[in-house]
Amino acid sequence: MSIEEAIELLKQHGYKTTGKRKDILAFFSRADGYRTAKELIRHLEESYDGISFDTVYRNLHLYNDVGILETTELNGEKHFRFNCTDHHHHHFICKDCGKTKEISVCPMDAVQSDLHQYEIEDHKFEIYGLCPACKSA
Amino acid sequence: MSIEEAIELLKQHGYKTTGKRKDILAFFSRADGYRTAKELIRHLEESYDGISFDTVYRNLHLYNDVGILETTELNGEKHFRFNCTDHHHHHFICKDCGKTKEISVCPMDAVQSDLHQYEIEDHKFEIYGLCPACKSA
DNA sequence: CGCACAAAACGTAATCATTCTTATTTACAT
DNA sequence: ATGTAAATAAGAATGATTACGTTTTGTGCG
Repeated sequence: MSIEEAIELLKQHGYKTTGKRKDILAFFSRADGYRTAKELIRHLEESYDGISFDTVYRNLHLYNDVGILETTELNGEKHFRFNCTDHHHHHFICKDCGKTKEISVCPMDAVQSDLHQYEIEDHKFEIYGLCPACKSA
Repeated sequence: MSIEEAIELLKQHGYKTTGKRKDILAFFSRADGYRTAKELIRHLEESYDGISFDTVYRNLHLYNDVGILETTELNGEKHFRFNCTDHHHHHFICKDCGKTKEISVCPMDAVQSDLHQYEIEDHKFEIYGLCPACKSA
């Protein structure tokens, strides 16, 4: 997902393109991993004085809804990152820096037989730890 | 994990066995799935007038620390269930009733090769949806 | 049994992330 | 340029969780 694609997506859904929205996209574009609402707020405060929580959360949810961001929950806080739209996969997530690494295997194929009468809506497979950079630091 | 095993575990760690602690164990023994702190508080309020949040959360964390309970995060709320100590496995979790079904496959075996230099600390594999009972209801 | 002491529980306030509300401002199609 | 729906501000409200000073209660030991 690139910034241009994201803006295009917003337009397609009839949403406006504001400076703050572009800045939020730029933030996640640079981020390369999961970030919290708080981190985003801190970043936006540098450029915008008196940025409101509401603006941040509203746009995070909007971006999640239209598929620009994906989200996960960690330590009671929601974390967001640019959506990997291309194909289904999972992530290793660094506990220190939030950066992610793509994991190719998805266990769902092997699972179906266990859950005959069950209605599967969603699944989560994440690996947590330290990335090479944070490990050696 | 049985109530007796749990009490034994507490004693081994030098923790006292109080009426409330036994009631909490009984609650999870009967629960058969993930429950929230709120649900537990509601249950305890029936027997104990003026039960304190502190008591509930302190004991939930204690139980988690000594391995009586395991925990997962769902919709911004922590959920707890009796720990399945016997062997490593994962769960299907019903979004309606919180009941779980054991999933035999663990994807970690197939993953190691992707993460050479990474330090793996933990992982999570959960499937969400509706159990047969809630599906037909 | 009863005492002493540490652990547990109380009651409540504080905190943290997130959501809601109302009024005002802004982007963008016409 | 203007009207209008969307976006934002500012801060209060909410919901889950944690923290704190005080009081109560298990439990080991004489």
